[in-house]
Amino acid sequence: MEDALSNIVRPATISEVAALAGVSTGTASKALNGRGSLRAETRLRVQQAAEQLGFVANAAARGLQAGRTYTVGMITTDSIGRFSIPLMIGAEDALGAGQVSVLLADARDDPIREQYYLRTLLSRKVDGIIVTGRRTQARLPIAAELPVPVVYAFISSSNPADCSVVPDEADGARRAVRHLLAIGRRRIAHITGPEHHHSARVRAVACAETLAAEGLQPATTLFGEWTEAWGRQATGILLSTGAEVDAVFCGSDQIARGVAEALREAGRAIPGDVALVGFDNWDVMVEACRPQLTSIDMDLEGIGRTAAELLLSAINGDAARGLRAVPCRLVPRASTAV
Amino acid sequence: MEDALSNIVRPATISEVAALAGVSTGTASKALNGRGSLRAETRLRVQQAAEQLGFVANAAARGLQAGRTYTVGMITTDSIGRFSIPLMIGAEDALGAGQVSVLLADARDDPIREQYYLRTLLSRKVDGIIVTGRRTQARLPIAAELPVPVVYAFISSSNPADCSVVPDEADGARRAVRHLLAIGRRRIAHITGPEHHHSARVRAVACAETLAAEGLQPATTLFGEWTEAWGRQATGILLSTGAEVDAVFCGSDQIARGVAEALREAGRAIPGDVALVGFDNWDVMVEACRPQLTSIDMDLEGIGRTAAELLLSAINGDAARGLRAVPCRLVPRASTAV
DNA sequence: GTGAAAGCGCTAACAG
DNA sequence: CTGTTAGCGCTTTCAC
Repeated sequence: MEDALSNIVRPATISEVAALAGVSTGTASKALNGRGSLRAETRLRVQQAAEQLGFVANAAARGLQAGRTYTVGMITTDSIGRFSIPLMIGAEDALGAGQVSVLLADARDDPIREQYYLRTLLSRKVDGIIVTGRRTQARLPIAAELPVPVVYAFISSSNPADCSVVPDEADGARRAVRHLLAIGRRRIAHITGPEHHHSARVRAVACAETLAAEGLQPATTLFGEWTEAWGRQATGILLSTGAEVDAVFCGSDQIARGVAEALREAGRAIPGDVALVGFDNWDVMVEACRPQLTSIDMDLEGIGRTAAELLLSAINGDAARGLRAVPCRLVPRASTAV
Repeated sequence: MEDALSNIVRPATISEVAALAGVSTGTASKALNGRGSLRAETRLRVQQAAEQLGFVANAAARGLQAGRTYTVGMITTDSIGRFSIPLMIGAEDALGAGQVSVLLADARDDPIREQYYLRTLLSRKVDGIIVTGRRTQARLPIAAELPVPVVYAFISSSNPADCSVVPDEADGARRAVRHLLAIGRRRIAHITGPEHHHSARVRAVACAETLAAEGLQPATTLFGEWTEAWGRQATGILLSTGAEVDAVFCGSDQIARGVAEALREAGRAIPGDVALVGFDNWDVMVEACRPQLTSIDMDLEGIGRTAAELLLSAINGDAARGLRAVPCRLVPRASTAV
């Protein structure tokens, strides 16, 4: 069969298969799809003819007739990037298993492009649409009403009735802080991204609340950028204030790595003097960090998979609504090893 | 129009549009596609009807009739990853401009899955296929003969007749070395990935040749892993041999970053004592490196774009064959600033 | 158990 | 200038 497939140049149609097998197209169709009741011998003959010709059914024709294309659109509102990849992989995983193909559309933060792609996906009669984005913050629905179900992944829709799957970032922050508390740290600083950034705010709030629940408060909270440079700079600030912190929870692995470097250069041992937790569990960062970095994993692949599964359910008539927050996972490494 | 689009629930067909406009479907089709000659008033009436109903032509029906789907398949042989993203963005860019959609298939290094996806793409009657992969090394053709054109991007096909677009890694290595020579360095070491890795070998050979052309030879060449840890370790080796190198050309930005750290910790100034060039121009790495890292950019987006353009040409009957090596670009930064 | 015929939505060819 | 017809490739009644 593989040989047959490898050598198709002009693809065969079902009527050619039927002709070769000496049956009608209707019969060939039944034989190939295991429908109706046929003599076993006939069925076999058709199958052999199909193989011989390297027959592959035309999905367009099939979809036209079935009113279903077994295709879903995946539209990334901002560019395809580091966060989209695991989401796509997860979604692709769940969909591929269901024989569904993915049409990719990269809207690049451009609303015009987004509408254009939406239209394209609709014209291609996708069975459903997954909307993803780089930020977890809620966004306006991609359209008011659509003929196909839509699931938002990572990003969420501002319409609470829409189906969205997001990471539970507050949960992630709580896990980070509890972990630090569990290893006996009490003076915990938080260094994170820009205050206007949704994720930074959510994580900072959850961090403070978790500490408050223990009668503590953050040693400091520093908002800045999602960069290593900011991590280094913030550490400088932290150390210069003389605040004797024994742990830092960072809003991202990049920040954490900057912090790790600055601490090391200042002669503070990690985790001996200061324990360190990052956020994202980005392999490149956590592994290169010295020592290797304990981090919070948002399970992006799981979010992608869940979104795809919800979409498949919706396509099958069982639509879920509302927001689903997927819990995070703490991945302990040397930076908090006691 | 946007409003209309946002409110489609049951998509309209062209015959409904025709009915509303009081014309036949044939006329409606012409009006909507700007074909044939119609009275301006009629054309307008049809267009208004289409807008009113939020009509979007069914691509499957159109494709069925046209024998062309305006869709191409993009199959990543290994998993979607850091290298695939820019490739995809570039390809998507060139294709999107040509109104062509991308069907995504992630074969994950699994030949079975690959054949399965190939079959899916074929059944969907894609107009062409782009094959990408994480390694530049040649791979066996995805199939012997196919009814649609195929272009390999980044990865190349072992069949020289196939159309492949790859980075000219030797060119990249030459640029790196020449740059170091240009700023007066003579004792240049090369630290890179595993010797069995195609890219590592090609770059190392080009590095040695470029030096040889100047009557020099590499101070040392160290093969290892594509990691920061290896960069640090290799630097240790380098320093312990007492070889007084004044520059290091690294096989990747990650390695370079490890080298940078180890040099700094050993008290060597960059670029004062040792100049440093990386490979990949991976933003996260080059920017976080201290000092910021001069690197070689393989122009992955350009490769994706070129591959897509070649594919479009091939689809239009003008098929290119053979290997195309896209030159690299040196991006100078502080690590080689004189 | 099998064949014939209709039709999915659209476009193209040909009449009128 | 506009309508009618046929047909893209497939599945699905419904006869036989």
